[in-house]
Amino acid sequence: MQSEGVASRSADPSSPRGSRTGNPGGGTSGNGAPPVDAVSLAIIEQLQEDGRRPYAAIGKAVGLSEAAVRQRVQKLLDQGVMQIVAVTDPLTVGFRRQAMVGITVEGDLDPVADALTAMPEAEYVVMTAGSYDLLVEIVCEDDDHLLEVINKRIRALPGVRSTESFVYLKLKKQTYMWGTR
Amino acid sequence: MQSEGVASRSADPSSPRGSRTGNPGGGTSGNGAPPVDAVSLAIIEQLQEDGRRPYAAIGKAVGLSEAAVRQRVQKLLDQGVMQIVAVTDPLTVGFRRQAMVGITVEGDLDPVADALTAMPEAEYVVMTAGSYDLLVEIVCEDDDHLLEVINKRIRALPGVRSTESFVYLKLKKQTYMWGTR
DNA sequence: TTCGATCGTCACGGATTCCGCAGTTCTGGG
DNA sequence: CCCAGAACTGCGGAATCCGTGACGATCGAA
Repeated sequence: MQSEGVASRSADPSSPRGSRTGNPGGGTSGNGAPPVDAVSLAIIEQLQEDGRRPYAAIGKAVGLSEAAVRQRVQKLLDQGVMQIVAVTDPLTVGFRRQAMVGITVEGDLDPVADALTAMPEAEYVVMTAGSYDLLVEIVCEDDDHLLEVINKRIRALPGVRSTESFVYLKLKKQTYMWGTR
Repeated sequence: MQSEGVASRSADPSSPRGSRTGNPGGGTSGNGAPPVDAVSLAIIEQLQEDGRRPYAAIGKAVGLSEAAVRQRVQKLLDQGVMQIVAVTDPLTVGFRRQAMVGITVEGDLDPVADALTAMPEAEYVVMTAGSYDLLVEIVCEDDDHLLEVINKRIRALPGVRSTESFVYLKLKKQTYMWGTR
């Protein structure tokens, strides 16, 4: 169903192996560049369709042996390039109200962002440049719950100057990238 | 193993770690629609930590046999309550600029929303009530790409009255629910 | 050029897991 | 009370997962 090239559009064939590996000194890490080539991208694509697909099936699809796929997947997971997780439909698990909240802050952003991150209702927290300092996605059971979170908890945080809310009417598209580092 | 095969069906206050998948209605409250009970919620929680965790291990954690877990997982997938997928870090796969764009529209929202949904750079499209009609999350390779998407493609859509952009400075939290229906 | 070292890949065997198939128990109606 | 449906358990057989060792290629340095 989903469009195919979710994460791989524009395969970026330019300089996969950057300038030089340059770690003969023995430093095990030395990892800064995206070490993900077209094959790994294809593996990721397979796992984006089905996170439990057997390695052998993936290998057949991308032209690799089972062991090779296994090691690549393990490395991708270890390096934090991808995660394999279950994602749920908020509605079917009982959450009926979602909203994006734009927040302007007075002073340091970090404490506010951390406090929001700690809230279980905050699904998404990001610092932005624009007329808001922070954007937070809130997932709640119902209107009362949503009101309580926004009005009593978010607006009560020290440093929060103002908030503006956008209640979700209909979610049209949602794909899965993640970038917390 | 299980001394008493009692499937903790109803009351089991020994909730795992309140946070992810917090049960809204306080367990099996007057929530008729969601066909997902506390045990399935616990299973989902296990799979949110590791989408490839073996059924037997999940069963041990939630107090169910391997076969029972397998059947429940299959049903949850069939019913569309959850998906098991790989999620990627945009940065490591070559996308270095993200932004949320608030859009106000003249006339019908649907055609604009559909056009946005069709864009591969649009990671997230939602209709909202508030000072924007639509919120769109854009994932791009660099600033030029982002500028092109916002200025040339989004603002060029018929019906788009205005846009306001929030470039991501730092993503602090990201969890995985999904709700496209 | 030649050597040395690292990385990726392939191959294989044992332990584990997945999967289908009854049989049993529990719940809710008629 | 009896029945029907759903859910859970247990059990093999097949498939998969996982560690280990060896081969070949690439890159840097002498």
